[in-house]
Amino acid sequence: MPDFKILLVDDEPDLLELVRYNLIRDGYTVFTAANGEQALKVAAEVRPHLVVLDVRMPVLDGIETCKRLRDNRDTADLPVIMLTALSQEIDEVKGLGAGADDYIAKPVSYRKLEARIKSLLRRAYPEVEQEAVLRREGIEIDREKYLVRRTVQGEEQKLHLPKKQFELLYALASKPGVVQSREELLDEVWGEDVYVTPRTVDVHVRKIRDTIGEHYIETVKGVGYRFAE
Amino acid sequence: MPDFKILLVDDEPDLLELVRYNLIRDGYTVFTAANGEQALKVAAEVRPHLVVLDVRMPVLDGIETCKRLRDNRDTADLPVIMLTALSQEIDEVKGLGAGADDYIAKPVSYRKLEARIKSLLRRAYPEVEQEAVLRREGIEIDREKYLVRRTVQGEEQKLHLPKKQFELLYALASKPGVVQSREELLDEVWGEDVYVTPRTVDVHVRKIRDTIGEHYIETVKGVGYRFAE
DNA sequence: ACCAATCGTCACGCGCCCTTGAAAAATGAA
DNA sequence: TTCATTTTTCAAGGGCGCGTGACGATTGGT
Repeated sequence: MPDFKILLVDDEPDLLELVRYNLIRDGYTVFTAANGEQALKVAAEVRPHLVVLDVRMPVLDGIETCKRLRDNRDTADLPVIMLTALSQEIDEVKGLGAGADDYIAKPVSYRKLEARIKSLLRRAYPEVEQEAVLRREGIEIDREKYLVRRTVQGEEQKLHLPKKQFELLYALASKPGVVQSREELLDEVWGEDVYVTPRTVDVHVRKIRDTIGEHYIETVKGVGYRFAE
Repeated sequence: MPDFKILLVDDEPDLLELVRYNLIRDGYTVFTAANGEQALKVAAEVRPHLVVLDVRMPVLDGIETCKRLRDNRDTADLPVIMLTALSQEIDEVKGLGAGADDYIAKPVSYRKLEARIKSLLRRAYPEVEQEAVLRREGIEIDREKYLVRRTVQGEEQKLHLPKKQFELLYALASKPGVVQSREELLDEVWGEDVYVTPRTVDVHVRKIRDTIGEHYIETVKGVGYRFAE
């Protein structure tokens, strides 16, 4: 993960600090601002790779801030995640033409926010390879070639997976041992507005297991899936 | 749990002081008000994370106070627990559209109130996550991996527990040495509106003991269970 | 246009937990 | 010791979550 700079903008200090702490722990460089005006200033200065923007703020609200970011040539393509207080507010905000790349309703768990951030970063900076090859017990997952190398009885096999299956496997293998819920996986692999049944994940997991074998992905009933350690 | 601010509103000074004392002991920051008018003032000032509101109060009753909190943009999403004098009063109050998040009939034990407060805080602020790994004497409980690591004779064992058992163990281990009643554990692990006999907890405790050993969970007759210190 | 590959959905069936009730055991008080 | 109360144990049932195969929609290639 090559040192992405993230700008957090929210007027609630508690929330800001909490998310900041977690993002730093996960290897991001974090900048913060308490309102839209500050945000524009910081954005121009540090040139972040992504902005998380609260809709409700004093001085300059999220919608207006997002528009101004878009108007400025330097920040026009900056990926923006908009946080709204109510889920129904999302449609209103979209209607006002803020033009954010993703919308999330508060309250949101950190895990969900991080999944969306990862997903958006991957979409926005495809040329920046976050760890091209994951090496795990008896298996290698090569993101550049969408290829899985597996050694079976001293013989190397190359397996090709379709895009969704590959990305799902990659998401699981990037956190070995950690159980991820279907919703988290949808957020991370499918990205923004997903109108997809969580059960879809099951089907993809099954197909992955069909090709690479049963024992890499473990089911945790009632919780989700995990990559075996 | 990082320093939540709670606003208590009740016109009985004795009760107020009792709850205040306990909440402070449990690590919360507490503000108090004796009537609705004061409550609104304090709420606007200190921005608490949660409000406990008595229905019957002079000057401005709980229902009206709650409505006004909802009308104000800054406090519209504030989690509110309403206390009523009689359990049958709950439906009346709900009917009046106060819009509280939870209702409890007085008299209420502090333990029950605290359990509800915790539960509501968890729902309202999911970005504040529970500790991922609980490290205790000779045992580690990893919520991210849904895994129990136990060291037996210098050898590390990894144990997988089913969901309910794992969460029950986690709930117990999160308060080592503290006895929790079956009802509290049901509230915390199963959720609030659940029609499950308290005996069910016993069975799960047995199964947990079967897999991780007898001496981690202690029985306190007539009270409940506790995780050994 | 046709075909192949991929993706999302649904419904059926199976199996694992969960729940429960009742009986046995343990505990504590008198 | 005796009795009442609480906990433990066990096995049966049933619910719920998951695996699975089939089908339709979509996409991309030829």
